[in-house]
Amino acid sequence: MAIKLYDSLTRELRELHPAQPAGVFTFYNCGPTVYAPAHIGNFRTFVVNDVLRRLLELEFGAANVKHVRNLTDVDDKTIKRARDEGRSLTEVTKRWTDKFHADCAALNCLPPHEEPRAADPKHLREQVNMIECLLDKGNAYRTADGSVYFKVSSFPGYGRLSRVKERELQPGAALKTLAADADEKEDGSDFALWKAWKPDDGPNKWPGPKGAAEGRPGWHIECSAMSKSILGATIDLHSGGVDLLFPHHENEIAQSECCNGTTFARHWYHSEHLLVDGKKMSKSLGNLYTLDDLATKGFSPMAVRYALLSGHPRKQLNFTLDSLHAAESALHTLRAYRATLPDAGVTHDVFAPVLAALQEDLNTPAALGALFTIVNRKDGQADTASFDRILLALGLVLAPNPRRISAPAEIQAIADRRWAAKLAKDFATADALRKELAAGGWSMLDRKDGFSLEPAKK
RNA sequence: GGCGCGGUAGCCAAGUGGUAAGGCCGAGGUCUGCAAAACCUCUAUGCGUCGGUUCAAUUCCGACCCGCGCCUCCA
Repeated sequence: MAIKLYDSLTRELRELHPAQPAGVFTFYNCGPTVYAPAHIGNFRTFVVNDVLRRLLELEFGAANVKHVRNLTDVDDKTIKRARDEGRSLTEVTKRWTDKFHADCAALNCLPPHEEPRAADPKHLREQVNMIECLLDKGNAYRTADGSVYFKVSSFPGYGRLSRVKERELQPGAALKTLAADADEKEDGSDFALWKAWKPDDGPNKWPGPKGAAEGRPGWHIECSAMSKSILGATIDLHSGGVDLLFPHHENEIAQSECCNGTTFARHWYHSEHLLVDGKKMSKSLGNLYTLDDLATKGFSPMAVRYALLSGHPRKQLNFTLDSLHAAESALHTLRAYRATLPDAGVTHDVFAPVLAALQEDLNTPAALGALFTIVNRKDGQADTASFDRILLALGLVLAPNPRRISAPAEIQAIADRRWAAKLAKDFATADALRKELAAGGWSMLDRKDGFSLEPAKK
């Protein structure tokens, strides 16, 4: 069964296939800028793309999917961060790259097959080459300060993805743009391919394209150059968050297609934003969460993953702390269900409807709904092997008991005394000690042969 | 102002031209000395508002109201 996925360019559901029948399916996903910890909105995109990656591997075979996700490690924000902290650019980007990798691992996102960095010397050369290609073909021009801009009017296809020609700039936005760039650009919609060095950039500069000054690449060129280098001039699928649709992806198309003379991406996919308490996350609203923020509140990364999958990827998803509680409970239900399953023996796959929901435009909430429908049926048709297969497709890991932590000695002592009282059938004492434990923030779970302690639920 | 998305039970959230998946929470029950867990049952005559098309609309069309996002370097 084929995967159907919405294509942002044609605005319809289209089946995913590699360009060459039985060839490798090439998948490029725009990655993070590594200057700070990624927030859960960023991770919504990466988790959604991770499910897509897993689905592609099921469809075409793991060996026939090549997944690339870049790291933006040179831009205004990374350079500013390095300057503010008095560190080198690589120190800063290395630190946040490591953090990003740790967070991805916690969320059980598969690492991409390649993860190119914009500031990698090899890739910097490729970016410079592409800029020179665009200069040669007349799609770009140099300015007096040694920067290079893409000439939007030279590419008739510009705006096809975002339909930008139908847009009208808001007066305020237009004025702001003019103030910032009027001195250099020929046209307000032209964008930077190469930015000449400025004192604020500190030591961060590289040899530019011919005829241009030392400096650094513009943001968009990295994806065009690196995807070409690793995946070829035409890629099968390109994805990212909706906010990248314009101008980032529009600009990538312009650069790549003008230089390469061929289709850049055969299929475009954009996941919608995560909202927190009904609003876009922002520092000023105080609703921006990182994985660590949520861990501090006692939520597991797997609950975050589940919550991020609980809404359709192409719809804004309202993320709340309540939705995380719901996710923890849902995962617990799945964990308990798994314990009831036989190890193997079932030949047909009862969980096929879950996969079918994913194949129909990556409908993760419908998939989770289908999963629970089957779980609730308890018809004896499932086994752990089939259940684990579907969990693997969703990337869900049911940790044995993620919340259990060992109790302090004094709590243990009280618990021991209560257990003894219970065995002696001194229930008055036992109940009093249970209250004492509760007052200390712990609850005691009795079993036939002993007990365990858990932090009391809030 | 332009472009786009959405408004479904207390919360989150699928979905369909023929009468509403699922999760969470909540309620009742079984079982446990109690508690927890587990299991069972229940929880929208209704899908923003008003019109229209239709035998039939939450689902199609129109208008309106409300919310959200983007509009040059934010996933």
